[in-house]
Amino acid sequence: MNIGEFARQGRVSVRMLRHYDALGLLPPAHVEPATGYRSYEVAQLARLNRIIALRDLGLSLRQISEILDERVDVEELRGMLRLRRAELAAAIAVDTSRLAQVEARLRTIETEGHMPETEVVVKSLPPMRLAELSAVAASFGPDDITPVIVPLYDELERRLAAAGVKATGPSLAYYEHATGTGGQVTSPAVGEGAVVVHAGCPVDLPLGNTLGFDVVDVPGVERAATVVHHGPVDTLMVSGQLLSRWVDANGYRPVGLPRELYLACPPDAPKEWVTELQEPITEA
Amino acid sequence: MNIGEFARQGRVSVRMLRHYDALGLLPPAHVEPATGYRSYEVAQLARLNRIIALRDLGLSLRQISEILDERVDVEELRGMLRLRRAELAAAIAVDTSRLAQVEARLRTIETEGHMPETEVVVKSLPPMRLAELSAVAASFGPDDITPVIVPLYDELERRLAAAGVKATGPSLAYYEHATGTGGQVTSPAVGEGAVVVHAGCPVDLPLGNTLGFDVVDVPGVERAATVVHHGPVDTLMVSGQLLSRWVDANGYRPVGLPRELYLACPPDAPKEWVTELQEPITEA
DNA sequence: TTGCTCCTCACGTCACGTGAGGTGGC
DNA sequence: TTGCTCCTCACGTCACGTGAGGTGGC
Repeated sequence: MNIGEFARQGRVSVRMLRHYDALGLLPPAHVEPATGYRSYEVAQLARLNRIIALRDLGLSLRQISEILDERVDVEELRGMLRLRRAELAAAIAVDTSRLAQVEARLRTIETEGHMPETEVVVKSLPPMRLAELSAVAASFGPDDITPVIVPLYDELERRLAAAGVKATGPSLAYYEHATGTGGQVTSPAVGEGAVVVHAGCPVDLPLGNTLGFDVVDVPGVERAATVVHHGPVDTLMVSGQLLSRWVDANGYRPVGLPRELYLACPPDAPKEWVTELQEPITEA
Repeated sequence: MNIGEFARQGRVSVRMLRHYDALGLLPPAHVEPATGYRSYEVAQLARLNRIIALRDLGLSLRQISEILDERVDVEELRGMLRLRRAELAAAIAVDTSRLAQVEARLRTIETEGHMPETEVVVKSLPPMRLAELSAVAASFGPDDITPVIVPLYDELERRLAAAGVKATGPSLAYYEHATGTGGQVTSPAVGEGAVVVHAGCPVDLPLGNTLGFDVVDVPGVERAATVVHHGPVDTLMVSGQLLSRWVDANGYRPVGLPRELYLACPPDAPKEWVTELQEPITEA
């Protein structure tokens, strides 16, 4: 059989047969030295079929040649298949989640006529060491937070300067519910709905409180939903709402402490502030 | 911000940012002419996040740059997302089926301690024009088939030779249940379980019966499970059983006429015959 | 002076598809 | 002579990872 016939019988392309020949995976039974013409025997269909069957499992040609040439023992073979099984399960999970996101986009387009210009992105957050001051605010509303957090940062800045310490990156604030799950009660005299506001700056100092502020470690987070907010801090709630709705709509659940990373905060241009809102999440 | 900081904030690699710059997808706000150093602005995080969000849907960078630079209108955007949705659904279906096959292999290894050396492969079968003779056999067992099919092929060969006709490829036999679904009753005097045996050779002739044999079209089949059998025809049943079990175990159902393609049949070496068994299938 | 960060090529990945340019047998 | 099949390069695909080899600022 010449290469064309063999390809037709095996329902593969001629190019594939040449490729398998080049890899040594399925060399032709005979090659005419004068012309280079390949010729195959019917019996080689069996090997071709094995190759195709294993390829259809999604194994690589390198793996297939190792299996067919018996360079792997049963135990290794089992390992390869288990790995493949895990890869497939992971790929299915990823694609299923992607499919849900694509469908959410399609729904957004139907109702709003365009794509959102602000994107929520899921990422991991690194652990950080912060110098911080904290205080209690009556609620999570901006009207209660702002009068608490602004003096905290002013004071922190003053104390850092006094101690001769420089921040190693953008400031990070985070919030704990003063009562309820997840947060420890810092002050006993706070009402329901109150939050502890932590105003922090990343520093390179030992843990403790020896310079007039706390030095603490904020743990890293495996998965957090984030949005970048542009504009003055009193409009942060808009992005906050967006973020909450997104978390809800995409089958996640908030877990842990919400954070704000102050990426850009020119003191004299509050409209040009850039803040990243970070909400640690887990599958609902 | 230099490229390193920007990459850290955006949780992406420096290489990716350079890549996006090279594609024109996210050029830095400023490039120092002397050194080539890139610098980014915080505001560019928004665009980076949009890129990441769209990439997480599985869109290509080319598509993303078309979307972000508004070179597609809403209708095209919807089309892209619908296409993506279809691709994802297809990918999930493929991977789900692969996963089932991998699990089947693992079970085989557990019980038999090795991989099967004969593979069942699913492929499409092309339509063929055959010159054929047919007759009824009492059952599908080899003891009933062989005494029917051998003289059929002998006779067919004689008549083809007499008509000066040459086969254009390997012979194909196919089988119909003489009674029951899917087959028309050819002879009224046959019992339950009888099969009509069609012995055919591919030819290049007009349809009809003018030369002492029927010229018919066997339709193509979209999906058939196939095995290549090596050895004498009286051992065909072994591979036949394997094929049936495979079809059953992999969530398929036989549909249409089973076939045998005689790939190699040296007349004086029955042990070296190579036959492909073909079973048209559909999802069960 | 020693790290650290930045830069530009440029190869490698994976399994082929798709020409380009040419040849042998009917 | 005209199709048909075969051959060997070799580029393109896709989104980067990973060196190699070198430079600027603290």
